[in-house]
Amino acid sequence: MATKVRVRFAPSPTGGLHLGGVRTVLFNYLFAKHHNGEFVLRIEDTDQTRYVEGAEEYIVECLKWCGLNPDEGPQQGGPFSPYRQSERKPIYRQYAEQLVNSGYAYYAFDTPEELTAKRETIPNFQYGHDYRHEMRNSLSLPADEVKRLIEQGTPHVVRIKMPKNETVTFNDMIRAEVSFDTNLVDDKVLLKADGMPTYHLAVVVDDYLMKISHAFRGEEWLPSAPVHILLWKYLGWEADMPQWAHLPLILKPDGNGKLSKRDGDRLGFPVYAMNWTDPKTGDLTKGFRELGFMPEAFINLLVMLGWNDGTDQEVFSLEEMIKKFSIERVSKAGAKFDFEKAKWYNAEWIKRTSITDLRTLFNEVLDNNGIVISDENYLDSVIALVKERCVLISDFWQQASFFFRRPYEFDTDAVKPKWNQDKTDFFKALTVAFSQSPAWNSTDLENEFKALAAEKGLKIGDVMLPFRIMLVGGKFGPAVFDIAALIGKEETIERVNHFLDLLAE
RNA sequence: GGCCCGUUCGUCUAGGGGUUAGGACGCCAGAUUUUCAUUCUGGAAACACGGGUUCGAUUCCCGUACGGGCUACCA
Repeated sequence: MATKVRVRFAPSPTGGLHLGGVRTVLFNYLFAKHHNGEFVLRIEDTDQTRYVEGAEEYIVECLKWCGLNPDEGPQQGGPFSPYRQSERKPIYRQYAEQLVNSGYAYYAFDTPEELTAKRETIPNFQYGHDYRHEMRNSLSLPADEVKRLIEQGTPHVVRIKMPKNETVTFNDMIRAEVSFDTNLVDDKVLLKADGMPTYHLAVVVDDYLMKISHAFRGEEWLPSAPVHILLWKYLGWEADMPQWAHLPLILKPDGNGKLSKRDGDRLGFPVYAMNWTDPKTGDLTKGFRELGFMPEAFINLLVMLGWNDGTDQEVFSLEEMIKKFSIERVSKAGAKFDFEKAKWYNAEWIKRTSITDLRTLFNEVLDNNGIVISDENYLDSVIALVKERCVLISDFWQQASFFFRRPYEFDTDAVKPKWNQDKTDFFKALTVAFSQSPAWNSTDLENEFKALAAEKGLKIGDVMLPFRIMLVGGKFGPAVFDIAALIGKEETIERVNHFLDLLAE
């Protein structure tokens, strides 16, 4: 391919970033990087009524977290600035007028009320050849009347004039050939009464001006593809039209349909990449990041929703994805989102990530729980012991809190029924033995413990669990002697005594 | 309703005219771990249906069914 690969992600800043949006970014990004191309972020804020404060910054932050930073965009600028469509407003009108002048579009003066009324009286009303001559527009009205209306500043829009009896065919990179009958497509609004373009005009103009070579977007855009393709043609840019790829949708896990934020709330999993607080209502929607997902796992689980490399490999780093990604291997059918599998990816990533790289992440969890780490080596040892037991980063607290402070609660029910004086004696003797213990390591501790149990005529199994409960608080966690070795002599003895006191009460 | 897109285990998917239809998640059983998790081994589990084409279709074609998307001066 002679032309440089340039792709774009073009979100509208209306709220949190949906995981489907992130996957669209990912596929764009992977394709671009695979071909040594550029990835552009363009903010499609042409609908001023839907603009939400902070949404753009949020999107940028999400991309940053995922490691999918754009090469050009509103934050860093670039040769095709500005990258916010609201700031490009003056650009669009001339193209709309060019289309009117060449007969491919027309002015329409119908008010929203008139349109609603029309839709109510005529079932399946479409603003197209069947009805456009009954409406108030530059096709139905005399030229001088049109001129007068415009000069008077009458609110009007520009609509595309869909041709009659034509078939628009294009080759989608994922779906192969797709065709549409122009008789069935309506005269979409191109320029709104407020002077802003609609998505249809803006996407074509900006993709052209920004030299976009490949346009990837969700399948929900497929029905409007004929409008865009005709626009490329009518504007005289057909030779520069990007190649299209309509990505399969991400579906809700139960039933069918596009996955929405509500499904997450209902089923108890995040849908947004990061926490999002609606500035108007103050409502917080949970995100994958704050729940405890690693960005590597997040993009990994997303890429597998609709793509595979043809082998059995399922865990990919971003670098590997870039190397192996190809749009031909993206499937056509929508994929149901499975939160269980999503968690599996995260657990896999935690297991595969080095202690050093996990340190910051886990330290943050401790920080959130009011623990300040002074000894980094100690933290590292704990991480080594529990990382395989964490599915989410946030699980670290549940799995490791007892390494940093004495347990608040003890599962005494697990030991009480079988408790007896022999055991009390054993543990009292154990504290004495431990206090005199010259070495303090897992193996020696285990040997001492076992020797003492044998001496007292107790089965090891009968005292192991109580010992664990004393140190941990419950029936979980890594090997007991590893824990004792790590928390130290003093702390171990204190915990044993504390528990004995508790039982005595 | 109309238009467009889709359909392999419950889920994500591999495969592709002749295969014991492969893998992963989840589930079940066993082993290991004197806890739990990890790990390991094994198991149940799928080509939507009907017609073609063909010596042979899960694979190609056409229908049907089902599912989804779109149908705004929203993207």
